[in-house]
Amino acid sequence: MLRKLSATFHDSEDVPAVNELVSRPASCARGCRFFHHDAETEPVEFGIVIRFARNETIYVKGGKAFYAYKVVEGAVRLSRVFADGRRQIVNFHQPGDIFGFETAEEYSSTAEAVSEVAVLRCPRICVMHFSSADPEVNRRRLHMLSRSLNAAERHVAMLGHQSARQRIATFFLTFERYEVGNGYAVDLPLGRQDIADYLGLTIETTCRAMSDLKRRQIIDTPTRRQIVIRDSVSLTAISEGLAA
Amino acid sequence: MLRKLSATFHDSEDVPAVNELVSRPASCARGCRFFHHDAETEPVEFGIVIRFARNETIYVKGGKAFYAYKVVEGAVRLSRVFADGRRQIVNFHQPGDIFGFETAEEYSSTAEAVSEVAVLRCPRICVMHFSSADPEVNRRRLHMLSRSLNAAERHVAMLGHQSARQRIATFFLTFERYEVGNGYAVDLPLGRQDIADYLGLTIETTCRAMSDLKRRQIIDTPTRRQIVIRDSVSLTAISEGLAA
DNA sequence: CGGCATGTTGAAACGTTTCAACGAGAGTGG
DNA sequence: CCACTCTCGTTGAAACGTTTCAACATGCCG
Repeated sequence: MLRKLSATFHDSEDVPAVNELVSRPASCARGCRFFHHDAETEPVEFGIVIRFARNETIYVKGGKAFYAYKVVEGAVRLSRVFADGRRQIVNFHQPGDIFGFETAEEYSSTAEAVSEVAVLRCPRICVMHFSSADPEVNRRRLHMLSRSLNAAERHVAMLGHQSARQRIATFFLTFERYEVGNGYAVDLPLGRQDIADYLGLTIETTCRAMSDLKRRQIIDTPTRRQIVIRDSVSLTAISEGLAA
Repeated sequence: MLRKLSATFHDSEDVPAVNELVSRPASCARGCRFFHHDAETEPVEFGIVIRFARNETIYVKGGKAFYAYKVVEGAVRLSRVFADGRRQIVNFHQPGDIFGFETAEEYSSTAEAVSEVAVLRCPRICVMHFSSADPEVNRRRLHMLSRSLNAAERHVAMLGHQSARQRIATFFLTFERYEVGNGYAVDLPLGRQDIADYLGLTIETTCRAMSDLKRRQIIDTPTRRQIVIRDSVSLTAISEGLAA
């Protein structure tokens, strides 16, 4: 079915001389134009902020992993594309999340901007430097990896045994939700195709499952990118397989 | 369908006083009865060897993660069980692999012995101690986590978009194989149900896919736990979706 | 207002699951 | 050594859910 996939490579000219960074790791803090810190923050705290347009590529699978990133604004998807053009999204990242740091030498997935995105970018070698200097940073780094692994295992569990409706329900329940008049609203940072690729379904099945939940008044879809959970009890029951 | 699942908890009485270890982390090397080391080894190198019988539980999901383990002999499965009794195996571990170390505080999955198993067990706090003392151990620890994450992402990709036959082909190709007269033999450390639970399929579908490959002379199944790859070109093509 | 990407729905084809029955192999005791 | 039993693996046929292909609707941006 060979869907068209955006493959715009972000050719940012503000990439610093990497060789220089490699040879002089301690100097990496010099060029800092941004400092980001919060209580439960992760090891990427220094770096420069870069913006990506919707569907722009941040890095590609297999590329040398020079940088680690932290989402400042917007959402990022990590995916793998197959020979037949189909795509599996392995993870999403939202503000505060670190990515590009999971692997050793090369990026294990491709990272793309789901929407307009701002990321904090820091050379990995720089993070490593901080990490070995500060046990606390190192601890956070391990913690972050653990969380990613745990998320990946939950994803495996979902794809391995849940039906389309269950996946949709589970998916919606993982997002932050805020109270509105008639339930809890969720702002989806992504479109149907991305949801489908994350859940291992086709876009049509995804739509149908959503329409079905809507028909049964469990959810509402006021706009394309927003859903309202009207009956979170039912939604949870469906998610856990306790109801159809 | 509520399958019967072994839930024998291994009540080993040789568990040392954990509190003691927690309060005196440096002392953990004292009781060493075993030392295991090889060139590409991972951080778990000290500890005692414990044996588990087939289907015995090594630890349960949600339990306090006191120990890290290294497989010495046999195979270990990491799984999550759902409300409906179905099970998703998230990972297998074979000799040399480390497990029980992925998570922060609690075990994220249940670990069970697939066959007769010998593991090297080391208190995590002890590994942490080595890890913070020796940057090289720390590096290996991070490397190991990365590998697990990468494996989990490949697993996600498989469950997300591969057909039953593709999954079986992919699965067989991940094992070590050795040359035999009519192809390459693979010793499966696990039974059909375990394979099915790993691939997110039913045992029947797993069987049928195997029978199909056998009928087409791509593989052979001389015994239940052994398969012979006769046509690895076709098997690879099937795995990658380039052939049905 | 067009034009294009994105989302939705329908009907048939397809693959996997389910339920049921049967076969094969390993271990035990006569 | 055979018969027995129990687990594990295999096969068949119908039911089920997802995908496919096609058409159409909606929203967005120039």
